[in-house]
Amino acid sequence: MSAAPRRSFLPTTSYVVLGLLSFGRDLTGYELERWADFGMRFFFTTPAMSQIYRELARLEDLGLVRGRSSGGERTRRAYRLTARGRAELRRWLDEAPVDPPVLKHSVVLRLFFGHLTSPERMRVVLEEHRRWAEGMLAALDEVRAELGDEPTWTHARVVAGWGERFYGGEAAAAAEAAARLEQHDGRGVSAGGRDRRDRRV
Amino acid sequence: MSAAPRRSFLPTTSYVVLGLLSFGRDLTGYELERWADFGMRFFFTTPAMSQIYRELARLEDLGLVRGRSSGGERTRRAYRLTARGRAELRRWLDEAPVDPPVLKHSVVLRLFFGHLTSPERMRVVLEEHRRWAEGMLAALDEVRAELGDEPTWTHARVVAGWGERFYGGEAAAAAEAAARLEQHDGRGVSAGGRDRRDRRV
DNA sequence: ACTGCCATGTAACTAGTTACATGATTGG
DNA sequence: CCAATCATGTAACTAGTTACATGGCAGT
Repeated sequence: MSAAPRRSFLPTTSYVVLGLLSFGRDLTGYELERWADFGMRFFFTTPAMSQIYRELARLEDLGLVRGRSSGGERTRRAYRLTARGRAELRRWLDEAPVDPPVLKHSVVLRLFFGHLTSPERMRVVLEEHRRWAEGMLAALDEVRAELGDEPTWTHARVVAGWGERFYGGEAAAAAEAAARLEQHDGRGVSAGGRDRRDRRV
Repeated sequence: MSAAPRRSFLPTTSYVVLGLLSFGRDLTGYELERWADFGMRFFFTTPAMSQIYRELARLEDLGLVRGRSSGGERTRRAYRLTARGRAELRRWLDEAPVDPPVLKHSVVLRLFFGHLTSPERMRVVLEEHRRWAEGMLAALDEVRAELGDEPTWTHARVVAGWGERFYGGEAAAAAEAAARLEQHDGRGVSAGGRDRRDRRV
C-alpha cells in the first residue's frame, strides 16, 4: 500500500562518472580516472581503472552514456552523457536521500586502540597522518589555483573551501591528539605523586 | 631475496572486532555490533550483523578469537581474544602502514555537481547535512559523558576530541557553503546573467 | 498471548579490489 | 630504439550488502 514508487538509484560511483561527464567534455575511461583523481579524491575515493571501465559498460547498457571509438576499435573510446544520463543524474541530485558520508578512519581507529601499543608508535602514527593532511592541503591549493574564477567552477571552489576546513582539521586534530597523549604520558611517568586519577581500576 | 618478509594484514574490519575484544570483556556478535555502533560509528562505518558473524567465524578459524556457547548450542556464543589474537592486533598497530582515511562524501559530491540542480535543493541538502552533523555532535557528547575519567578510556576521550572537531567542522562547512552559494546566487540573479545551460527537463 | 529485544546464521547479490594481458602513440 | 604515457580490458578474488529464516527470553 505504499504511495511511493521508489525507483531506486545506482551506486554513488556511477554518479561520479556521470557527473564528470556533465561538464560537457567527452572523456575516455583513462581520462575519467585522471580527472577523478585530480579533483574528486579530496572527498571521494577514486575507483580503480578496471572499475571505471565496467561502470562505463553498464552505463552504456542503460543508455546513460554513449561511447564512440576512434583510431581503430580498441585504441580509444570517448564517452559522452546522453539526455537520459543527464536526467538520471539530476534525478539523483534532486531526489536521492542525503545519506551521511562514509568514513573508514583507520588512524583514529588506531588511536582508539592506543592502549595496546607504545606512546612512541602512537606519536609516529599521528605525525604521519598530520603530514599527509598537510600534503593534501597543499595539493588542494594547487587545484584551487588552477580553477581560476571561471563560473564553470563556482561549485568546485566552494568544495575547495570545504576541503581546506577538512584537511586543516585533520592536521590540527592529529597534532592536538599527540599533545594530549604526551601530556598524559608525561604526567603518568614523571611525577609519582599528585595524580590520583590515574590509578583506579 | 627481499629483506622484508611482508606478512600481510587482515582487512581493517577484522581489527575493529579484535580491538573491541581487547578491552577484556567477552562479547557476542550481537554485542559487538552494539558496541561498534555505540562508540566507533563516529569514525568507522559499522559493519552489518551478518558481516560480523562471518568475521568472527574467520577469526576463530585463524585462532585469533575463541568462542564459547552457553545456553544451548544456538542461543548465545561469546568470544574472547586469544594470545595470538592480541599479538596480531598489536602487530597491526605497530607495523601496518598508516593509510589515509577512506572517505566517500556524497554530500560534497552533490555540491561539486551543484550546477546541475537548483539552488533551493542545494540549500536543503546542505542544511540536512548540517543538522546531521549537529546530531552526531550531540550523540558524541553523550558518549563522552558516559566515558567519565577512567583510565581505560583515556584514548577514547582523545578520539572524542577528534570527533568534536570533525563533526563541528562538517556542520560549519555546510553552513559556510550554503552562505557562499547564497551570496553567489544573489549576485547572479540580480545581475540578470541567467545560466544558459540548464533550461531543459 | 503478545511484543520487543536478544541472538545467530545462510543465501544471493553488489561493489569493489589486484593482478594480469595487451597494445598504440609520443618524445627524446 | 626506447621509455613513458595513453589506453582498454579480463579474471580471480575480497569485502561488503540486503533479504530472509529461525528461534529464545523477558516483561506486560
